[in-house]
Amino acid sequence: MRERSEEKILTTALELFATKGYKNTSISEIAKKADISKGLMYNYFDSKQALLRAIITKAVNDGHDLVKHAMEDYSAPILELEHLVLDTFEHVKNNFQYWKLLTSLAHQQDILASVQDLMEEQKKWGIEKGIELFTKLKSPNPMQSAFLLGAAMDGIMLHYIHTGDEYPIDAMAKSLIETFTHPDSIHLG
Amino acid sequence: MRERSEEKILTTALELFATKGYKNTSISEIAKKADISKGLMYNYFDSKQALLRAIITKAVNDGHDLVKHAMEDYSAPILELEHLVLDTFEHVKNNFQYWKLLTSLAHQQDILASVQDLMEEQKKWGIEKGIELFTKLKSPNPMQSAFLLGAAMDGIMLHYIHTGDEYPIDAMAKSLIETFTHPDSIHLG
DNA sequence: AGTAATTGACCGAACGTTCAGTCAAAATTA
DNA sequence: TAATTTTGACTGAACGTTCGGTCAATTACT
Repeated sequence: MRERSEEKILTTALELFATKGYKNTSISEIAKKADISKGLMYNYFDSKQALLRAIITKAVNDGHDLVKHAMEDYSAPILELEHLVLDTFEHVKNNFQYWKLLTSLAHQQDILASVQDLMEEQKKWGIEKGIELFTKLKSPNPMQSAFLLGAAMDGIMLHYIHTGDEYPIDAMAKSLIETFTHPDSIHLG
Repeated sequence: MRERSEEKILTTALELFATKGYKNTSISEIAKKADISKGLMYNYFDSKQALLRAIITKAVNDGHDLVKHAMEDYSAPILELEHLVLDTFEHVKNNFQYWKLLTSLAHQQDILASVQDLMEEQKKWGIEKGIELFTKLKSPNPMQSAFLLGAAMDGIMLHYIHTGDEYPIDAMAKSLIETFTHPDSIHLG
C-alpha cells in the first residue's frame, strides 16, 4: 500500500515533469493526478527537489544497468559500436518521458545542480567507453571520433524527443552506424 | 536616451535569461541589473513574454542574415557544406548567449509556443537547404544525410553550449566536415 | 529672453495570484 | 483506545503586472 502510493507519486510526477516541465508542475497538481493529498506527498518525499532526485536516481540506475549489460560479450568492436547505438536508442524509446525530463533539465543550472552528481558519473562512463571502443577500432583519433559519435547520438535523441514518434529514429540509427563503420562514405554519390 | 534604456533592457534580459533561465529570472532582477525601474520595463515591453519575443526576433533575424549570406556564391557543393558548418558554428560562438537561451527554451512547451512561429521558418529553411545540398552532392539518400548532418551539428552545439569554451568546437567542426565529405572513413584504422 | 504649459521617461508601492511547504484535525488501522 | 496515516485549509514568500505620481526637458506663448 505504502509502496503503491510512492510508486504512483513517482510515475505521476515523472509524467507531469516531462510534459509540463519541472517548474511548471505544482505539487498540488501531482497530488491531484495521483489521487492523494498534497500533505501525503511530504510523507514520502521531503521536498519537490527530493522528489525529482528520486525520479532521476531510479532512471539513472535503470539506464546504467541496461547499457552495461548491452555492451558485454561482443568480441567484435564493430558489433559493440552497433549495439551501443541501438541499445541506447532503444532505452530512449522505452523511457521517453524520463529523457524528455532530462533534456528539459539540461539547461536549468539551479535545478540541475541538485542532481548533477547522479548524472556526472554516467556521462564520464559513456565517454570512456566510446574512446575505448574507437581505440579498439584503431581510429586515428579515438577521442575525436568518440566525441563526434556522442554528439550525433545526442543530436538524434534531441530531435527524436522534440519531434516524437514521427521522427525516423531507427533509420537515423542505421545511417549513423553506417557512417561510422563503413569504409566508404554513404553521403556522397 | 530611449534607445539606450531599451537596448540595456534587451541586453541584460538576454544575459539573465541565458544564464539563469527564463522562469528563474524575475523582472525585478532584470530592472535592478539594468539600472532601471521595474515599471519602465513595461513602458517598452508589454509583458515578460513580449520581452522574450523581442530578444528572439532579433536573434532569429541575425542568424537568418548570416547563414543566408554565408551560403551564397560557392559553386562547389562540398565548399558549400564546409561553409554551412563553419559559419553556423561561428555564429553560435559569436552569439553564445542567444543560443544558450534558445536551447534552454527548446523544451519549455508553454513558453516556446509564444515564440515558435519565429523559429519554425528558420528550421524548415535549414532542412531544405541541407537536402538541396546533399542532392547536389549526389548522395544516395539526401534527406537522411541532411538529417544526420543536422543532428550532428545540433549535438555539437549542445555540447559546446553546455561545456563552454573548453569544448573543442573547431576540431569537432573539422572532424564533422571530413566525415561527411571524405570518401574514406576517418573513424576506422 | 523669460515664463508657463506640456510631455513622457521613470519610479516603486501595492495588488492579485501562484506555489512549496506546514500542521491540526479527521480517518483509518491495530 | 492508542497509534498511524491521510487530509486540505492555511501560511508566507515570490512573482508578474498595474498605476498614481514625479520631474527634467521640451515646446508654446508673451
